[in-house]
Amino acid sequence: MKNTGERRRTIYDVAKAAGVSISTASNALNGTGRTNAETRERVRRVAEEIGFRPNALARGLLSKRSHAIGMLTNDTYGRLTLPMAAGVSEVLVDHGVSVFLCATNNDPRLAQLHLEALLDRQVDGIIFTATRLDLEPPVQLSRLPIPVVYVFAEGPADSVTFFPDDEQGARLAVDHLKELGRSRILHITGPRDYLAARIRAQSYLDACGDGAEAMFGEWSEEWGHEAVQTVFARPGPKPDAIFCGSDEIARGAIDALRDLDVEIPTDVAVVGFDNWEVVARQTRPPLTTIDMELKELGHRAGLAILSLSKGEPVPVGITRLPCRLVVRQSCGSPLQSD
Amino acid sequence: MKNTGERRRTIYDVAKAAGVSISTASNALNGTGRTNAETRERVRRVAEEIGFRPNALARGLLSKRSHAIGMLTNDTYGRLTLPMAAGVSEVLVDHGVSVFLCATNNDPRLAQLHLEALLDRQVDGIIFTATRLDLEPPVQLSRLPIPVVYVFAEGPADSVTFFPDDEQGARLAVDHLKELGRSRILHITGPRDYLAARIRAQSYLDACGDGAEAMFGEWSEEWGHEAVQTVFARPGPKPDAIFCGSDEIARGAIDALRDLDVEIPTDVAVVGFDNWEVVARQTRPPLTTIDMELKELGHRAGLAILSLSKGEPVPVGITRLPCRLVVRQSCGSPLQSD
DNA sequence: TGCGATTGATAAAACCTTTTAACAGCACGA
DNA sequence: TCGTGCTGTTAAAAGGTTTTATCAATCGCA
Repeated sequence: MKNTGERRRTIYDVAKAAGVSISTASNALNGTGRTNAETRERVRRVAEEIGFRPNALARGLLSKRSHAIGMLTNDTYGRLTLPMAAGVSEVLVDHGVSVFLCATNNDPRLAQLHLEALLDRQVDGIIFTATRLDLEPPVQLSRLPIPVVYVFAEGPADSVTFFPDDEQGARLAVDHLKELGRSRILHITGPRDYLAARIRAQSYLDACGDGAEAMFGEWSEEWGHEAVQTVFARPGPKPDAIFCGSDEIARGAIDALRDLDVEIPTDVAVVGFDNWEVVARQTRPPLTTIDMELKELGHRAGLAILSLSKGEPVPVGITRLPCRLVVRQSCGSPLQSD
Repeated sequence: MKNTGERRRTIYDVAKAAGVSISTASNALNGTGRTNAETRERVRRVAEEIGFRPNALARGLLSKRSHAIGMLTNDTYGRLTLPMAAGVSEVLVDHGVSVFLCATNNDPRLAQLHLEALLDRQVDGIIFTATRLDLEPPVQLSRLPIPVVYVFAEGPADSVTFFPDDEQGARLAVDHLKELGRSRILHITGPRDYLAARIRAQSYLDACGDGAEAMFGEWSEEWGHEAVQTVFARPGPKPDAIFCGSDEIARGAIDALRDLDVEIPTDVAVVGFDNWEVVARQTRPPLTTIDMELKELGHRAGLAILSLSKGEPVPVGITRLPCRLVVRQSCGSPLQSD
């Protein structure tokens, strides 16, 4: 019923319209082989006129490079994945590479299905991204005929992996607080079985030394709230700053502090982690926090898979990308601005 | 350096190993043409053994159906898009269809670039999804040789479009409040130039009639907070329930009510909209709200584009999918549970 | 035995592009 | 005049699959 007769233009149409052979047309369009400048111009003009666009399937079939990659993610909610995927897509579209998005929902069957579909489509590479869980990939990725890049997830020892630099990010937070004269800094963070939580906590402990305390719990507001209540209920000196492992935790902590009539930032300064704008901008006062530069992470992962797919060498192992301090008002430093 | 010799198996390998021609192999595998049952079995067994998987590029080139679709979105943050995309992908993977994700960032140049890439890849269809903005698509989609399905965005008059049923969703919220005996219901929602906000507000006004008041503002916590302060500062009777246009607004409203020492849900019941779990679960008390069934929306859009790409008829015009009431504790009805 | 019908298999074309090898034409030097 | 080298163009092959048309063999039946 639809497109009857409105067939897509092929290079054959170009050749005929320009009065040359298809090989000449191809050479002229791609600048390959030997072509007379005048012929080349004519072919290109004709191609433009009739709106010729090469069929990516045919091209990929021949060149064995589909100029497409797959992105396998187990993040249903998308708060980490989508900004990253946008970064990947953004950097690759300029190189003519498109991105298949495959959400696995942590279901190994689904992951396997997606993986096979990607391989059938001859993708040039795969980016595997998990949420911050220390999870094994839901599917065997190690002996694939195409390169794999891991983001937020650890691959085999010799794989190419990107993470945010949690250690540096945590130090950024602590240093900021110290520079503002805070000395009794508390750390409230997520579950101990998250690698990211452990790294951030260790970095914090290294920086604060004596009297430092890291409280592990959940990645939730509730936990932030509860932890603050606990600390302020017990006897002894109170912290003058709190470094939270996530913006949600920070939000819970801020709410609890307000309930306790503790002034922010006068009495206690608070720093979060994630720069999840919808949370960080809405706390009162707005939250100073650490941005993991998800888009940049996507850029780097995209470029890495691009290089790998061309056979170019890429530094192997874990690359940690620096985090960025975003100053808002929860630490009370109108001087220190970004 | 990599895959030297480990070439992918082709149907030619299958044919040779089974001692038949490639046409017979193809027929046997696909159940087309006439094939001896015994031969068919043998071919299939051999294909399985050597791990043959057909090259989707070659297949698509010939059949003119790539079994891939594109998803064009301008949602940077992903809170609407990713759950939907997961729904699309989930329903399509079982039909052997993969999804290209293209984030346009509302940049027309980028949108055009993505669109051309999709067409070059011979995608079977496109799903265009905007956030709830009443925006024109950033790119001309109307005279395409492939079908387009719109979600959260209005296409031309005769296009296939899916929306959540904002009118029914709002009625669900209001009815719930009324059933609980609330009579002075206030509505706080987003900007008036959002179609969704207008529809929900109208539905609310229709249901509440006399004395009903819809306050338009921003999609932010801050606005929810401010609106409540305004209402409770002015003289006259106070509402005993608030229906908010988003969970974020509801959260701001709840915070403001707490500051005013108004008991929730005893004095005022609150209903949100979105069921954005990370917000709705974290309010105190947890928020009763309206779920837009994003995943189901994705399912339906996926199935629609699938049918269209096969040339099957699909009801044209706007289809509105029912929303669902999610009861938590902000309305105080342990009896009424879902 | 001879003929038409049926079965099972195959060669070849098609999809669209890129690349390799070959070819024709021409200028040049010997 | 004859080879040599260069230029611009083209025919053909390749990539992996599906489909159409053809072919050989077998069978039933007169």
